[in-house]
Amino acid sequence: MSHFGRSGPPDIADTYSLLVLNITFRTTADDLFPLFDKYGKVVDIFIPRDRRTGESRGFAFVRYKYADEAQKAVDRLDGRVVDGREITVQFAKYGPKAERIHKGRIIETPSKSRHRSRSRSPRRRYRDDSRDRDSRKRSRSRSRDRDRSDRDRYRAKDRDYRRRSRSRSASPDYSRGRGRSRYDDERRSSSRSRDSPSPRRSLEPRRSYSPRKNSPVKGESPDRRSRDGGSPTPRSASPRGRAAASRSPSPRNSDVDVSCSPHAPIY
DNA sequence: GTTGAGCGTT
Repeated sequence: MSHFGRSGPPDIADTYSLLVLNITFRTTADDLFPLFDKYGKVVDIFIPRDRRTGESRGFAFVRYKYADEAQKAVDRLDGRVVDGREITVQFAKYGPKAERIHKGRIIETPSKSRHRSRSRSPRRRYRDDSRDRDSRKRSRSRSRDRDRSDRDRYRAKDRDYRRRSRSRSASPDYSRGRGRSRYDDERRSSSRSRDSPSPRRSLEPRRSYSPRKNSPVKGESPDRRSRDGGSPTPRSASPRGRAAASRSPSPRNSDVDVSCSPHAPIY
């Protein structure tokens, strides 16, 4: 039962691949087999997983022997809740049997079938610094587009989640089942004092900042040598405090001043 | 132990 994907594709002479999305990261082929096998003859099930971690990517390929059965499985299993997650079953678009499926049903063109325009692959597949850098340098317009898409994606995702929740009474009770108190962290931090005696903490227990000392200094970079050699502990609060201090007490800005300047009319 | 929006292996 676990031979799926072990010896590669057994016989894809007349098989139809179905793409199963939205499956849990722990779902295995053995879990999907009984579900899909009920609707037809499943030839093979393959779940691509990451080479580095070996974890499933969240989707699986189920190969059926007959197209009609695959179609039925898509119709019946699509939207089904498996392992607490609503899976999405659809014909595989890409793959060795893409053309075959093309004649089966994909011919309907995914214009407005289900999910709206889906991006290529926002999720980083493999780490390729050289190629990534090259691509970014080659076309900067693409980089800008990607940036925008990234932000848009976040909003779209949020909206999608809400919509999905209403569509099908999702089961958010899963979180409730495992009541975990986050206050444990606080408690643990209390006992942490014993773990790290922090000898240099005596220098400055991060009580308060000293604005009168480095405030008047301007143009120099005291956070470079002074911090490193002096007190490395308050380094964490350095950027924040410095930014706030620098931003707050500087009401005289060139840009804003021009607007309010009395000797700067609309001329 | 974690996330998530996606197209494949010996």
